[in-house]
Amino acid sequence: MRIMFMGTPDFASHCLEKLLLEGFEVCAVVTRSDARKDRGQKIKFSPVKEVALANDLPVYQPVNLKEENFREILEQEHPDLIVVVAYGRILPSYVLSYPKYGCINVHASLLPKYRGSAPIQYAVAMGEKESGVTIMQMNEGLDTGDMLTKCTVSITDEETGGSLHDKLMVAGGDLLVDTIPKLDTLIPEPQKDEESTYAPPIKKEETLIDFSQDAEDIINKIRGFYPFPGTGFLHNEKVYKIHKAELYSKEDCKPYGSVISFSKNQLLISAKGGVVNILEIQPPNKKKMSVSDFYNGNKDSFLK
RNA sequence: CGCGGGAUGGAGCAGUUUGGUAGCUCGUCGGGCUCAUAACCCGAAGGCCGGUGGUUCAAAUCCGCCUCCCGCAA
Repeated sequence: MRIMFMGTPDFASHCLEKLLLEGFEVCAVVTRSDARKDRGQKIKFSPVKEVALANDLPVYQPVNLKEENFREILEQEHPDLIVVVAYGRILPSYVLSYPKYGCINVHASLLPKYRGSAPIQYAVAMGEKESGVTIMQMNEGLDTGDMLTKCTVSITDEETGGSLHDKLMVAGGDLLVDTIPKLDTLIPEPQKDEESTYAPPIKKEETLIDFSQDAEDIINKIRGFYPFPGTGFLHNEKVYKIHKAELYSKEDCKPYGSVISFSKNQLLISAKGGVVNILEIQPPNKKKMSVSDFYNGNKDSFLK
């Protein structure tokens, strides 16, 4: 079976590696166009492209799938199945219907929960106790296709978006190589739209902590958004990033957002229904550090 | 050449504008106090101030180049 793989970030590159490792016939790889990123505007290949190049696979980076030029690529590679993992674009219907087995997608949530582009972060941020991976038969909607297989992983109290990402990446790769051989016999299960939730792309404003919100929700958001896109708070007109925090107490101290205590062991900030203790912080232009390190060199300037 | 910030004993910072004995808060080691301690008191070790070239009687500090790190924007 000729498989075309479409994807972009780490999560996808792991799935691609898994397919290759298990001996599936990957005939071509499609990934997003190279972008100038970071300081110095260096051109960076996507993780998926790196894996494809390392395995001498043909790589396609169409700018727009809606343009019919992608059909030529399909006809040239004539895949029997397209596997899509975090590719980042909606596929037009002519692509969806081209392969014999259609297009299947590996999605990092238990659908129909957390459809959309940030399912991992939101699952943790919403305080879920479990999440998982769902593989679906794609249709033209956003993560609305009929479900084929899924697997569940638990979310611990210490879970972060990053740690859950790693768990789901492994689970997703395993589930994928397990699912493909069964495509002929699996019975697609429609999603119940009324139970669906949406995990949209995270906006910049959402990463700034609003201490007038519920303290437990704040802790969950800090966990869920770590390490990407991260969270922070505004102090003296500067953004301090928060890497790790815990719920210190459930006292409701007003005004919300005020620094209750700053010592070599803790940085307490009041929020609605509780006090947040920041454990790891990153001052502007500095590296991430523990609150005790931060206290040693910044206690005067921070509180002035 | 996208914009900006930074590199100082093990950690986090000050000192750089106005060149001239390297300082703070911790940590570490030794000693003391204490039922005890992450607490307190006394003492000690540990830095060619990112690298390199230059200016100067003299450079952490001024000038050139390099390396690495961080944030923003994408």
